[in-house]
Amino acid sequence: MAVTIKNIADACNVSRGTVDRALNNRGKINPEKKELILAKAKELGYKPNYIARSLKRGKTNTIGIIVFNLYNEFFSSLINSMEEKAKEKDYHIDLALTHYDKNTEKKCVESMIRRQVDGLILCSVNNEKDYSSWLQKFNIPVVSLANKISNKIPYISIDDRRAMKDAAQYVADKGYDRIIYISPPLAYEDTHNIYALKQRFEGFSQVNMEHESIIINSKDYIKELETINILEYKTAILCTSDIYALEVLNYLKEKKIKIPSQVGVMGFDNINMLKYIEPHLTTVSYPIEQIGAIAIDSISQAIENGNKIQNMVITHEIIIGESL
Amino acid sequence: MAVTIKNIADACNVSRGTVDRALNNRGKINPEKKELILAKAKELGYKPNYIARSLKRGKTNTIGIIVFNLYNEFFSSLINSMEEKAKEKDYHIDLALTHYDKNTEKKCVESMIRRQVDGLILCSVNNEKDYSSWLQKFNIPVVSLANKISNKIPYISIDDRRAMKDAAQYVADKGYDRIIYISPPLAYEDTHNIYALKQRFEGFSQVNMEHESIIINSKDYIKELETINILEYKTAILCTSDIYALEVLNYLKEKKIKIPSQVGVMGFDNINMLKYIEPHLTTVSYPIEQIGAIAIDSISQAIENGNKIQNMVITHEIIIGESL
DNA sequence: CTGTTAGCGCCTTCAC
DNA sequence: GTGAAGGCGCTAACAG
Repeated sequence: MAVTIKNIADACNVSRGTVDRALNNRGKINPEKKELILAKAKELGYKPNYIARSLKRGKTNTIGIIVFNLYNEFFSSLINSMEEKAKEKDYHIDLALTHYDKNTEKKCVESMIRRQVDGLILCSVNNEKDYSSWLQKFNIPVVSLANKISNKIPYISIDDRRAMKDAAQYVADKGYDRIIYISPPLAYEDTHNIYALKQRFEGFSQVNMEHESIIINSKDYIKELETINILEYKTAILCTSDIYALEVLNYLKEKKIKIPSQVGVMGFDNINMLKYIEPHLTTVSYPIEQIGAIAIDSISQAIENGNKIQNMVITHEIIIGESL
Repeated sequence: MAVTIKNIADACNVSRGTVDRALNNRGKINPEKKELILAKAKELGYKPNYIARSLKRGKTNTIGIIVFNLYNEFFSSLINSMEEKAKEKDYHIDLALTHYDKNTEKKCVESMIRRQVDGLILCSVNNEKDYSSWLQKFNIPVVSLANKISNKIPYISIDDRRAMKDAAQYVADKGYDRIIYISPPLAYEDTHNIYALKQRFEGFSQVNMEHESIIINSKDYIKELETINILEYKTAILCTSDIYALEVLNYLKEKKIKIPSQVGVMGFDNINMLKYIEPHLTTVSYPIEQIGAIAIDSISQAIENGNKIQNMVITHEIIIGESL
């Protein structure tokens, strides 16, 4: 059994209240007694029970974080930055992964609620109409990242529409006259919230190319690519995630198609591992670590001061590589 | 304020005990009442408060996981597999990152203890002599991964010594007659626990090469490489982590040194992103996801049945690429 | 300055 | 089959 305040109180022949005062510098206390108590606490290896403290205070100092998975470096970078910022603000993070499943996501939220997290940061795929009201019912601050839930839930992100428009325009300016646009999640509109990807698609659609674009929204996008004569026209393959672009690069290398002389490739996210990839991938930076830090900052303020969290748009940037 | 058992009891004109029986299928209860209570609970949106439950039960159903960071995909894969397994076993994971700092590590452990985690999974760098006794004092199951703490703390891993010996032997068998061995952490022996890397170094040392090996233990290993005539002899660069190998590949490409015809490169860990790297890196597989799942399995059994956790050695494998 | 006490929400006897 | 009550460990309000 762990050492409790009561154990210390008994050992020092004082009351639990006095021990509490000594340990937490509360109110007036006889300095000698205080020293004795602190010494005893150390001797016994006392560690306060935060579960009990949380129950009493109604605050766990924990922020629940729900993301898809950690296979995409995008999310591990996000968690990394949040953990660091949270530690700095004396918060703990509670992590759960949804693997893109909306029911898993709801279960994760409920689990967080039962564990009384003080706030929730969410990368959501849930597309249910009343999802944001469902979330608000729990009466804790919620922030969404990577995918907007609704106007009722604060959302911190880049301007996805503008970013993809910029990307497509960059492709056009480079002299390409056809784009193959790869965005598998677009096929999941009925079952998933794909807000950000729809935004990107809209942005992409605003740029006119000489030849009609080809949209690939299949999970087997490489298989789909095989059915297309890639070398027709001056073609660029524009991907909505670096991960897709990396798979595409692998495919093109296998087919001995030269990048960028025969076909251009562009990604999205600018994940760290790109520095090891050849040719250097042209992509769009998504400052996810910065966004993670901001999210923790905002939510901790919302928790502590009741501040309303504002939507925020962080600037993106075209990262020029050698794949286009 | 959240809905409690008492609220439901009042709303249904029954006692809290009865509500508890209804919600948790305990003991005998009038079926009609049970239905009424369940309906009311749903209507009010009751979510049990696990903080209170944990306090009462003395069990949080939470496993604390402490790793270095998530920048190396090795660790994000580990967390991914653990989260999945933990969820399956109805455990929650509590994540903290140490960034290779032993004081941060101790603080993380203490924080976990205060939060009453039921068990602790630890990738440790702490080299203090009494560290394992310090850990044992908390009286919860502890498992170490990636780095052994002492014989007192169960350790699940590959046989690092044997694995690196196999790697070096593979290099020798490939006809190389000199090895440049890159293992920056070896310089930190005084301040960090580097058990696994010492093991690897021992294994490496057991293989004789025709020409004397060069050991690089500097953080600036690329700078160090620049001072060496790499093209002398038939040289292979053997790295203790894929991450180092990727940096080395970048350096060699920049210097227009051909791999593997002019120099061979070998990594360690076999992280997933290697599939996007060219040339395919020859490396040693470290089945970290399997180890993560085993760790969760063992520790949950230790928590529930008091089983003692056994050390375990998982088999490694040479992964043959095109870089050697 | 210090001791007592009630209560956070849940669970578990014990009595009826 | 049901209600009452105590307690997990900590905190805060209230006496003294």
